[in-house]
Amino acid sequence: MITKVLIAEDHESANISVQKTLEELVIINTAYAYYCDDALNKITQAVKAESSFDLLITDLYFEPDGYKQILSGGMDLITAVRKVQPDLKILVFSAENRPATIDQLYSNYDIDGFVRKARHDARELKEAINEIAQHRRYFPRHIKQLIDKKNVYSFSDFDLTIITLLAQGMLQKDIPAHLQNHGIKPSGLSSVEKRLNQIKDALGFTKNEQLVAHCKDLGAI
Amino acid sequence: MITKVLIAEDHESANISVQKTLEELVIINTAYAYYCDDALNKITQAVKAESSFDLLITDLYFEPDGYKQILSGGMDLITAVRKVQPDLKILVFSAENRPATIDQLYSNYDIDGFVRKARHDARELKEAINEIAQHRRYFPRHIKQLIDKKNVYSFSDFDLTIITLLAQGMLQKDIPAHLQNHGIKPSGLSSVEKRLNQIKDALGFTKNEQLVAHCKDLGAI
DNA sequence: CAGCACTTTACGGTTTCCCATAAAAAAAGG
DNA sequence: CCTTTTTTTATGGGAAACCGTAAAGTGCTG
Repeated sequence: MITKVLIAEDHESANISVQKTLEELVIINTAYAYYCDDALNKITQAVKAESSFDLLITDLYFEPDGYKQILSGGMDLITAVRKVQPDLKILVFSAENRPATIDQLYSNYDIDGFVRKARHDARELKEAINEIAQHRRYFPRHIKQLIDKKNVYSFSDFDLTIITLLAQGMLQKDIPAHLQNHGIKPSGLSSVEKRLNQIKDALGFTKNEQLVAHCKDLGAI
Repeated sequence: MITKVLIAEDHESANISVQKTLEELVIINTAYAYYCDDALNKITQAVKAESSFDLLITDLYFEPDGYKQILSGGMDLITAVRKVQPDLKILVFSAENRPATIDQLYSNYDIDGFVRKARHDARELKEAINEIAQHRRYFPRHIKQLIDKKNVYSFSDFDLTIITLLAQGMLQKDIPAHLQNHGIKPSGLSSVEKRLNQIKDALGFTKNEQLVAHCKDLGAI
């Protein structure tokens, strides 16, 4: 049963609508944080006072506004919270739609649910909370589709290193030297070329610009 | 005095919070549209019934979801609405933060106010509505700052056409033919090269890959 | 219409990228 | 330890991109 919820969300309006959605689920014991640091603080205090939260609903991106913050965003917050209260359920509520990021939330951050800020988000929020209350993870169908789509090609660290360097403006011919300096092997120019060709071939691309655009869309770089 | 308001917003949660904000301003005669076409329709009907709206609060971007729509977004909606009811006040409520776009809304679309979905957006929404009720335009300070910031390069349609083609994998040398086929001029290869060089120079870039990555980050392509 | 300023296009040389092939190195297997 | 296989690196020719300059085109003005 979920009775005590913390909302971490910098947008006042989004915060309001989550609050209202919770009201409709008859969850009245709610707290609000407009900064990640404050959210972590509230969770820590609640644990100390032995009245810990059951659920954290958090955004991913918090806009800086002059007040110095230690935690830079939702991902940081999740990592920090896990250390304080490992059993806290976490539901991410964000406009994020890049498959790689959402996938990462499930696999690496082990969150309990993800609801994208989109057309029927309020309804989905209710469904998600109900699912999580029954100790199930919430995995909307269209999110699953997004993640599955991503599997057209899985980039290795080596791939992403090369593509990132290209996206930063490094000349292809200068990449081998950079790889050597960082102890990455293989480092030969031919190896770089070969790798890029294999990726582009697998994705049906012809030019590096296309590959960079694709990785940006995926949020891989 | 503003008494009758239409909210055009596809996100259910955002719609809810706007509604709640209006309630707090004791504006109870509100209607909701989750699609631009529906919004235009409601406005047209209201004009016909001689009970027209005083204010339209609209988002800029509406996500397609299968239902075919004529109007593709907030800008289209504003243009269409002006023809039906020129005196309707228009307040844009969007996460848009690109100075060029916001500037365009004021100068070309002649909107009455803009509130960015951000930290204190609900409070700003109230302020904006109060200002507009007194026939003033609402121009928050930080928005002005954004527009004044000139450290952002503003891409022309021509620029974006070229960059988009590159991002789609077209060879630079094949772009002139494509431009000619689409009646875009200039179309010479040298003009394309010159333009790309000017952009890259202005942004301190050296390679096309870098430029594509930057445009993807900006959401310009 | 001539003159001028400016834009667009055309062209040639250089660099970088692309691609195929071969040599060298490393890994695998007996 | 030697052979086989695979991976990595080196090399060279050709295509594309890059860069400067000259020519052609366009628009404005007197």
